[in-house]
Amino acid sequence: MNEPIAPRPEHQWLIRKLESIAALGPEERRAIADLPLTVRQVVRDEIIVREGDRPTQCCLLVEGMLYRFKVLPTGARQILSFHVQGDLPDLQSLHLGVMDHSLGVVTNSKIAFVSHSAIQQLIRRYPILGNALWREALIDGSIFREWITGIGRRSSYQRIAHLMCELSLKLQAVGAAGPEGYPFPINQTELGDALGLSVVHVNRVLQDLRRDGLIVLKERYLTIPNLDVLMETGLFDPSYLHLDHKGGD
Amino acid sequence: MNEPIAPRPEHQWLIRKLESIAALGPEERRAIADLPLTVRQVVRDEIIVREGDRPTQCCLLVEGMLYRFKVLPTGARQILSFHVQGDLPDLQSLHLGVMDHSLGVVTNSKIAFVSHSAIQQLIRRYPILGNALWREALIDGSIFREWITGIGRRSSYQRIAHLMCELSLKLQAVGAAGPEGYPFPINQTELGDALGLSVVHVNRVLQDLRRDGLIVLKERYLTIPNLDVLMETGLFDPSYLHLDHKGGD
DNA sequence: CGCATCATTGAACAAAATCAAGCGAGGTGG
DNA sequence: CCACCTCGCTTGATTTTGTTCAATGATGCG
Repeated sequence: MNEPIAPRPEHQWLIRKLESIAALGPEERRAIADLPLTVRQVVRDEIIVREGDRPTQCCLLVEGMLYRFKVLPTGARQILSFHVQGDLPDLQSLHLGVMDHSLGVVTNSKIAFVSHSAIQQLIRRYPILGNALWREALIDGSIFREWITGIGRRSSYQRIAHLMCELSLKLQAVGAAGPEGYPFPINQTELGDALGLSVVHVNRVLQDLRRDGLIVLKERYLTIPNLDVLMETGLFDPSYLHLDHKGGD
Repeated sequence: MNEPIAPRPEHQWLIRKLESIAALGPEERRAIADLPLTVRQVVRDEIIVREGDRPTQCCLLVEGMLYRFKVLPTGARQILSFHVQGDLPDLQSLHLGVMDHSLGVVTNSKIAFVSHSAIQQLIRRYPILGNALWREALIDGSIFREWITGIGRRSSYQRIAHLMCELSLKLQAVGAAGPEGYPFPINQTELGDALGLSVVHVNRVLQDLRRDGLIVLKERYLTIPNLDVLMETGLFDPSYLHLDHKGGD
C-alpha cells in the first residue's frame, strides 16, 4: 500500500468500470489491483457458465465480448445482455447460487476469474467497493428493464438503433471507444435472438438503417456517422445506464 | 430483544418475504419487526414514485398490487413488473439515486415507507439481512430476465399463461394464496402493456385460454383449475424465482 | 339517468415470421 | 491447388400474428 504500482490491464478494466459508476479512492483502487485473478482465453461459441451451474467465482471480461442467454424448451434462444471490457456478467452468482441462465462468448475473448470469497472479503474490508458492486448489479437490472421496454414497445428499427447506442455508451464509459464507432462482432442471428426478431427481419432492417445513413456496418466494425441522430432514432435516453454518479445518482 | 412480541402485519409481510428467499434467525426477525414504517393508503392509478425522482425511502407493499413502468417519448407504456405483499418494488433506489422508471398502483393498496437510512443501518448491523436484501434485488433482476425471454420468444398465449403462473408462485411464496387461484386486479390494457401486446389481442387470447379450460377469470378473481397444466402451457419453470434457498441457492 | 371504465367484436391492415433458395468468403482436406 | 463445406448474409414469396380503427356491450356509480 506504498508506492502505486501500475495495475495489470485485467485489473485496470475493473477499476475503470467501477469508477464509471462510483467514486473510488486510492485505497479502493489499490485493493482492486491486488485482487487475485485467473486469466483465461475463451473462443467464439464457447459456453463459460451454464444454466443450473453453481459457480464459486465471478467472471470479469477483459477483452472481447460475451453474452448471457436462456434457451426455452422449444429450442428458442433469448439473449439477455451483451458485455464488454470491465463487465462482471455473472456478478449475481455471488448471492444467487444457481445460474438461471448461461454465459456465452460472442467473439474470442480474454476473461479473468475472481473467486466469490475474494470478492466477499473485498466487500467486507472496503464498504465503498461493496456499494459500488451493489450499484453495478442494480445497473444490470436497470438495463434489463430497458430491454423489456425495447422488445415490448419499440419498433424493430428503433430496437436495433437502441442496442447500438447502448454498446457505444458502455464502451465510452470505460474509455474503450469514441462516439464514432466500435468493433461489432455480433452476427445477425445473435441480434435477432437479442431483440426478439428473426434473422431475416434483422437483415432487412439493417439494410434500412444503412440506406438511411444511420450506420455503416462493415467487416465487423460499426461506424456511427452521427450518434445523436442514432440515439434519437432509437428513442435512446442514457439515464438508465446510471453513469452520472457525479450528480449523486 | 426478550419476549417475542407479534410483529405488526406490515412487518410480518416483509419477514415472510425475506424468509422465502433467505434463512433468518430470531434476531433478524426481531430487527425487521423493529423497523420504523410509515403506512399509507394509495388508490388505483396513483403514481407513487416517478421516473427522475430521487427517493430517500423505499416502499414496502403490504396489501394490494403495484406495478413499475416506463413511458416512451411516443407515449407507449411498458409495464416492467407487478408486485404483491412483501415486495420492495423500489429497493434499487437505495443505490441508484435517480429513478429510471415509475411506480404505480394497480388496485387500492396499503404501502409502508422505510427510510434509506433505516435500511442502511439494518444492513450494517445484520449482515444476514444485508445479504437477503442483495438477494432480493438480484431476484428482481432474474425476473426481468425471464420477462425479456417471454416478450422476446414466447407466443402471446404462453406469455399470458406465464405471467399468471408467476404471480401465483409469488403469492404462494409468502403464503398469500394457494395454487387454486388469487385475486387478479390487472385489467386487459395493463396486461397488454406488460406483455408487449395490444388490448384487443389480449382480449382474444384470454378468451382462448378460457375456452381451453386453463383459466377462469371472473370478477377480478383468477381461478386456475390446474396450475401444472398452466405452467406447462406457459413454458413456466419456477427456478428463476430462486425460492429454493434450502438447497443453498 | 348519464358518465366512465372495461370488455368485446368485426374488418382491414401492417409487421414480422416462416419457408425456401442462392450467394460469397474463408477454411479444410484430398 | 482446387473441390467442397460451412457459416453468415441476402432475397423473394407466402403465411401468421398481432395491430389499428371503429363501434358496441356491460357494469358500476354518483
